[in-house]
Amino acid sequence: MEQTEGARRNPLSPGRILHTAVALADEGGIDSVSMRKLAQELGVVPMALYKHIANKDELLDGMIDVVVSEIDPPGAGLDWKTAVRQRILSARRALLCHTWASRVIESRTTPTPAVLAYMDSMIGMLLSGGLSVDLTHHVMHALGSRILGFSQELFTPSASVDPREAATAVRAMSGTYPHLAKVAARVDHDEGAVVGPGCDDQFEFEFALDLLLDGIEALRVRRWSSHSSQQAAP
Amino acid sequence: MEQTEGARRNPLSPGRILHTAVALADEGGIDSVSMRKLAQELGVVPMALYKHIANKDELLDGMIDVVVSEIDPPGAGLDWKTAVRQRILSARRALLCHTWASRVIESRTTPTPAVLAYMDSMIGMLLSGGLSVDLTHHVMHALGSRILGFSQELFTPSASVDPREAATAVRAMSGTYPHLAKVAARVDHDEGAVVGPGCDDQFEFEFALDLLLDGIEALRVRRWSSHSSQQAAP
DNA sequence: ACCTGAACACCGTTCAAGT
DNA sequence: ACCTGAACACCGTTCAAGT
Repeated sequence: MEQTEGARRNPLSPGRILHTAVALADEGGIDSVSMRKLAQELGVVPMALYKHIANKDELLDGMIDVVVSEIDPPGAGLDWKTAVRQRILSARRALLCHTWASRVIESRTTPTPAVLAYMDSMIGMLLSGGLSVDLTHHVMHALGSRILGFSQELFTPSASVDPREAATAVRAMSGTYPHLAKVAARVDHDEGAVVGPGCDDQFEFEFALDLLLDGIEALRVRRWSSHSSQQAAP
Repeated sequence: MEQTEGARRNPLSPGRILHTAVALADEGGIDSVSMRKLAQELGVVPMALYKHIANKDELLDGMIDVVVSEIDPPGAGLDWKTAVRQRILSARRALLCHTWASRVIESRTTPTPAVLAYMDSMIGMLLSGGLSVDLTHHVMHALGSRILGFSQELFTPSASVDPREAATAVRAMSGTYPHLAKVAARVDHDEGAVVGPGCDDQFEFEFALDLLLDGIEALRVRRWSSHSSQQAAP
């Protein structure tokens, strides 16, 4: 007949559910976000959530939009390359704050409205920077998930990597994977000497990003078009 | 006291389990590969699988290695760029044959021996092509999962996309996402006119790959080093 | 000693029973 | 009419009971 005190004081809403879900994922990883655990965190029965969100897919989409909304708006008065670079690095910051986000976005099959809006804005930056519609289209594909700050590494090194343990592993694999060991040994050496960037995630991300952006700028200057060239990037 | 006829005729083995699991995933998607369904497909009780594979993680690792083993060996007598390009396109072919593979690889946290061997071989190709150890290291990061043929698109377009339906969607979103609609409309137009590549996955993949490889070749020629430059890719 | 069926601890979601 | 607890159909894996 009457709602419980807890519910009246703090009524459920899509916003509160989403906020709690994001906090839960930030703290305990995405696996700790189940409809059951989320309901428990909110002090309600699991089925109560279904009054505010249709299903778990909608919950995940909402969580993505929370992260995407943390991306800074585009800066004004900058050349296209600087502006795009800044925005992508901002997206990367947002993504790094929520370690679960990239995995969740990858698992989705259709983009959320916030992601579409972000992509639309990014396309606008490219077009107003002087890129043709044709080039812009291919550039969006070439940047791909990197637009949202994805590092696109094959294996993200697990957080708990003891340097001494890693060095031992490198020595052990030098027989089986000689080339890999050679590169890994060099990175170790660099880190010890503090001479240059050994294996800094941020450096690697910017290295790849700049490689692409510089190549794209060259195509823009050359008025490259997919219609007029046999090769993609001569 | 005696094994069943089925089991005696076709005894379980890690190889047979893996082969069946890959076939099952190829046919019905990765979700149809559960220990229970896999056992059913093999005509055994679920627990029988655990005699040959430790757990589901080991099964997934084994499935990955099956796909990776389908990648062609490196071609001989080619310059590094052509050789690397060919090999990555071969990896992409293997990956496209098994639509579940990229998702499964992404979900793993540690690389399998076959993946390590492939990466080791790829590093060897770069080093013997004249790239420094330093540059090779950053190049491996920059290529990232693209080395295995990942397209790194933000959203892989679902297989069932009706062109007419897509055109309607583009017109509908032109108000909310004007820039996106502009690019999408251009792609539609191109496809109709058969003038150039509208949105061919293979073209987009090669476009991005060549953008990176050409940029890398330029760095090699310039003897670029992460120690001697402030900017990653000047 | 060995194999295996039942059981455990989960999951997202449905549905009918109770107020 | 509405809310919700039990139930359904799964999942990977454990474990003890039976042969």
